[in-house]
Amino acid sequence: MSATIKDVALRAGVSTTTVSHVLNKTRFVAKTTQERVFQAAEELNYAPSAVARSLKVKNTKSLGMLVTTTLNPFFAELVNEVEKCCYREGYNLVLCNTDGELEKTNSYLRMLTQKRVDGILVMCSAYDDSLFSSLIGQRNLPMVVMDWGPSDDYVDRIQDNSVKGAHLAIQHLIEQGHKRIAYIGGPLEKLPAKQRLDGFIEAMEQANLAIQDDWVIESDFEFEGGKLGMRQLLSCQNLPSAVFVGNDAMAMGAMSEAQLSGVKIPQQLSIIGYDNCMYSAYFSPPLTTINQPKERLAELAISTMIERIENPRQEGKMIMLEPNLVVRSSVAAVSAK
Amino acid sequence: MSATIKDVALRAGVSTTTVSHVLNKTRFVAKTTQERVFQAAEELNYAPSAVARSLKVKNTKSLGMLVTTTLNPFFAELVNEVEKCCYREGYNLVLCNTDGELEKTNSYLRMLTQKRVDGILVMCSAYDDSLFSSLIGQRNLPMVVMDWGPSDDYVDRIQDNSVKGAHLAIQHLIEQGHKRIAYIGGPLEKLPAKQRLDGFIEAMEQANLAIQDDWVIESDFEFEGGKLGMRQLLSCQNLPSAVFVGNDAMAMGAMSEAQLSGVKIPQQLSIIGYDNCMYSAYFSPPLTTINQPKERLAELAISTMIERIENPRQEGKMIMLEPNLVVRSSVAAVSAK
DNA sequence: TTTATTGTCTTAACCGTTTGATAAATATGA
DNA sequence: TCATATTTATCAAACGGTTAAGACAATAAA
Repeated sequence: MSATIKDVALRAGVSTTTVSHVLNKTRFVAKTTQERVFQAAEELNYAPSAVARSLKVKNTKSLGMLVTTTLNPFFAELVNEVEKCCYREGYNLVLCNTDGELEKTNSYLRMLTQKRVDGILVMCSAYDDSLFSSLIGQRNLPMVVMDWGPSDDYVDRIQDNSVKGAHLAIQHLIEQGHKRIAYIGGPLEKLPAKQRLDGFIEAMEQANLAIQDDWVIESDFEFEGGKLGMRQLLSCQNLPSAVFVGNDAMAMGAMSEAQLSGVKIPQQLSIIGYDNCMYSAYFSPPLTTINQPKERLAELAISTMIERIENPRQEGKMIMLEPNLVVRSSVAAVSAK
Repeated sequence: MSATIKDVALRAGVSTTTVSHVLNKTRFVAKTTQERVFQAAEELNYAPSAVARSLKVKNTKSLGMLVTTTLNPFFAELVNEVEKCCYREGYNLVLCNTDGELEKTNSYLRMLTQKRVDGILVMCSAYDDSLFSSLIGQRNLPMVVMDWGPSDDYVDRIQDNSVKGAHLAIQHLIEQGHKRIAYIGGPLEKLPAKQRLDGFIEAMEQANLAIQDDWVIESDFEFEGGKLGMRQLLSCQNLPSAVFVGNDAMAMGAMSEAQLSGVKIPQQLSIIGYDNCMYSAYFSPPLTTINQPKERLAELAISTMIERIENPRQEGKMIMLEPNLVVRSSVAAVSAK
């Protein structure tokens, strides 16, 4: 089929060793010999086999990324950043959507270990015991988990400070005069959802604001879930003046539902989201939201990963990223009252 | 490091051949021997090296996917579908965002050939000569291009019938009584943008409707581009009653801009998009748009790819997918006049 | 009893690289 | 001139699997 290093060596009239060395610049080779090798390689359209190479050097320059679903715009944006970093560092990214299914996760985990990827980035949000044990079974393999994770000795974690983010959101609402605040969040078995709820509760308590039971709704972090959550909220006897929605996807669904029901945003109802996905700037009205530093998150994930690949036995560390508020137009100041 | 087939063989007291055969179920092996092998493998936590295997069997069960950017929700959704199909067929997907940069594209192309992926899915939209020649240089490698492409003898193409889609959009607007129709499209060096514009023009001419010069705007398929396009449109002396926007991302930007400027959608201005991205159902108002059958597209891409991998010398074929209209609430019937 | 057949497993070559050990040729110094 | 360095390139053994060909018993057939 395609040319091998032997073919190149033969044509250049040198040994494969020499070819290897000139192509990798790994040892001095006389200028003229080099040229012969380059020319032979060129003529044969030679592309060295990374698989043979990997077998020998014991690394593949590929990383696996395990993510719940890239259908979620936040994940999509993050994956995008991660891919960028991988490219910059000379790695390939193999994308694995788990769809939250344990079987798919395990299957991918097996594939990735067999393919001998150099490391795995995990972004599955859930803190599910079975997932956990599946991962731990692969403890030999460098791993950084990006939004979740039981701290194991040899895995790094890097995550957004979601309780802080929730505080930021609530604080902003309060500063705008809101007191009657609702919450539509993600499924509680996902860490960020849990943290945002905790932050919400904490912040409300610190401000001495009551939390009305039917104003805190657990949903699923998806568009449709936001819609449903809002529907449920609108069916309450008395309505809040503002709602903190656990991510931008749900915020979009929620806004859509509210507007379809004729409630004006932000005049009648203020909404604040979480994630700061690209498109949230283009909602009508543009969404005020909490920004997760996605680029930074990706950069840290990759640099941490590379560090761990180079030094697998170092103790697992945990990095916390600070979110920040980005105000646009979906929350109004409550004037009267 | 990790156990090899030899370790397993040793521990089970058999040859590596036997181990290989029982693990791959590729030849009969006595029941008791099988058990010994399984147990040994289990005890050693053995994971066969796919890289060693690939070297021998000459395939990697991985596909590369070259895509402009997964930041665009349409691509993101498509990649998602593709990933699903890959998984189902036992392939890994390595994700390569080209960001429209030739250098990155070439670099990835090189990486992918070296990694010996079994095939490459190309979704770069542009019909750029240099890209073209880069790809052709790799003609040995199975390739299916998903939205673009100079037909080469040995590459398959599968694409959405975008001119048909544009017809559908314009027809719908006309049926709703619109006559003053504008168009905001993608960059003309991308095939879908070109086709949609062609379809727009064709459909308008067939209906004997005039196309006003400053009502056809070339933008960039991005959120912000849609916003800018709408801004430009709104600055015209006389406004259209409807606008056909070349994709949903731009439609979102356009709607946002229009609404920010106080024009009511669809009462004052109807909008129809293209792609039917998930989130377009959650716009305010929900977006009427042209649906590209993404799932079908992905399925066809993968099945075509597998066919080509199995039979690389067959003639390249071209498959056209039919879009369809999905009506929601962003276009209103023009009543009076 | 001898030969053929069947069932079960092993030997060894090969896939395409990298790399430590070593050799050949030439230059340098005494 | 000879011993030693230096420069340049080669040999051959891995790496971890797969698989064609063959080996060895045990059993069946002649």
